[in-house]
Amino acid sequence: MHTVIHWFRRDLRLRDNPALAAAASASDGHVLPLFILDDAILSAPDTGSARVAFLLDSLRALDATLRAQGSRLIIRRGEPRAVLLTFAKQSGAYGLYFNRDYTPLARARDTAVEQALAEHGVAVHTFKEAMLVEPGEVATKAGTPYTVYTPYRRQWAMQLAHTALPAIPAPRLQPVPQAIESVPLPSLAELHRTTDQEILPGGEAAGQTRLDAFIQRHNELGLRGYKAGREQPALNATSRLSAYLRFGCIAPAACLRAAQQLSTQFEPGHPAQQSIETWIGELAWRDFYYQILAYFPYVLDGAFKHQYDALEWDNNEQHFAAWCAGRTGYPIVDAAMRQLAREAWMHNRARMIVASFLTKDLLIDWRRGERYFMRMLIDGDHAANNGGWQWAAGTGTDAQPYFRIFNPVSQGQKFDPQGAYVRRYVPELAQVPERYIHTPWEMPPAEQRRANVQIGRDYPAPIVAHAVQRERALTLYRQARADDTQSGV
DNA sequence: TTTTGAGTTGTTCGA
DNA sequence: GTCGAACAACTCAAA
Repeated sequence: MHTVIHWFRRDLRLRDNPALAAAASASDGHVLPLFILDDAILSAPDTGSARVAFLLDSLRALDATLRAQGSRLIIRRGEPRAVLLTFAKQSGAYGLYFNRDYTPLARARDTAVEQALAEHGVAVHTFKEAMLVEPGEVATKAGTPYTVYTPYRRQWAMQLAHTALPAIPAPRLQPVPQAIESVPLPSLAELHRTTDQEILPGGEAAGQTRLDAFIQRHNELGLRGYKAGREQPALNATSRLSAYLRFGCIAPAACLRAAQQLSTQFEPGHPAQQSIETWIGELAWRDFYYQILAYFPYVLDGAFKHQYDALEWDNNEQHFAAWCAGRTGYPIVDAAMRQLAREAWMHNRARMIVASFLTKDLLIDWRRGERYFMRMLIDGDHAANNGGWQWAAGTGTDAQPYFRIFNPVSQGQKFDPQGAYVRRYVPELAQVPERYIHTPWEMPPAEQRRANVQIGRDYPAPIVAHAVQRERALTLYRQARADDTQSGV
C-alpha cells in the first residue's frame, strides 16, 4: 500500500488544489479524500447556520464530483488530531497532505496534528493555497510585516510578478477501498440548525460558473466595469465570490489568473484595466488581512491600535437590537441589515455604512457588530471580517480615519440615488418619492399618506440624530487618544 | 539616524 | 449648487 490522506478544510475543490495534486502524484492517485466535521467549530458561537448550510452543500458537491471519477469523500466527525491519528492507523496511510490555514486556532490545531502524526511515522506535507502571498513572503526593508495597505500591495504585486501561477488540473484519484468507513453527511437539521436565509449554491462548479460569468460579462456588471459598478449596492456588479473563496470552492490563484488573462485583451490605459486592478486589489486586501491576523493575533480580541481599547461605548441594547433588525430609521442602514438577514450576504459598500453606523452613530463596540456579522454571513471569515470592522471603527491598520464618519443620508444619496436598494429590502418605503427615500422622516403627513407609510408606525423614525452622535463619537475617540498619551504608552 | 511623504472607500463649512 | 480647504496629530515605510 502506498496510500496518503488529503485533508480537505477550506479548499473544497479538485482543481488548483496544490496539496491534493501533490498527494495524488506522490501516491499514484491512491488518495483518501477526508473531511472532518469538527464539533468545536460547528458549535462555536461565531458559526452561523447559513455558513454551515453552504459548507454542507459544498461537501455534497465535492463528494458528487469525486464519485463521478470513482472516488468518494470520507467524512469523519470529532477532534481533528484524534480523528487523524485513528484514521491514519486504520487506513495505513503514510502521508498527510493539506493546505495551510492562518487563523490562530487553525495554526494551533495544525501544529498539534503535525506533531502527533510525525510521532506515528506519518509524514505531513502542507501547501500554500488560501493566500496568493503568504506571511513572510513580503516584508518591509526593516524586515517587519507591513501594516499599511498601499506599500503592502506594491510589494505583493512585485512578488506575484515573478511567480508563475500555472493551472493545476483536477487529479485522477483511485477508488477509496470499501473498508474505509465514512459517516453520512448530516443535514442542517441533524446539526440542530435551521435557516430561512437564501443560501447560494455551494461547490466548485458553482464557484467556477460565477467567476466565468463575472469575467465574461460585457456590461458594467462584469469585471471590466467593476470600478464604477461596485459602488452601487442595488446593482449586482460585484463578483459575489466571497463565500466560494471562503470555503475554497474557487482558488484565489484562479481568480488572479482570470483577471490577468482578461487584462491582456485590453490596451494599457483602457478603462477596463482600472477595474481589473481594483478587483485584484481586493485579492490583495484579503491577503493583507490574513497577514495582519497571522502576525497580530490579538486583533481578534481588541483594537489593532491599543489606545482604542479604552473607548467608552454606549452599548445600548435596544439600539443594537434595532440595528440587527434593520429598524434604525435610516433607510440605507436598514436595507443593508435586512439584506444580511435575508441573503446571508451584504454588499461591501453597505457593510461599511452599517459598520460606521453601529460604531460612530450608535457608539456600540465594533466587536458586537463583528460577532453578529460572523454569525450571519455566508462568507464570514475571521481575518477579513475583523479587518473590515476595525477599519470601520477606526481602530485598525488604516492610518488617518478618525474623521471618517459616514453620513447615512449622504451615503444613501450617493450610492443608491434612486433608492432601488432601499425599496428592494425595505418594502414599507417602496412608494416613497425619490426626494425623501433617504430621509423619510422629512415627509409631510400628506406625502406619507400618498406613499402608504406612516413614519413612526410603519417605519421607525431615526433612533438617533446623526449630527449629535457624530460629535459624540469625535469626542469619545479624542478622549481615548488623550488618555493614551497621558498614560504614556 | 533623521527626515520626508503619504495614508481605500468622508464630511462639513464657507466662499 | 459647486468647489476647495479644513478636519489632530501620528505612524509607517523608505530614502
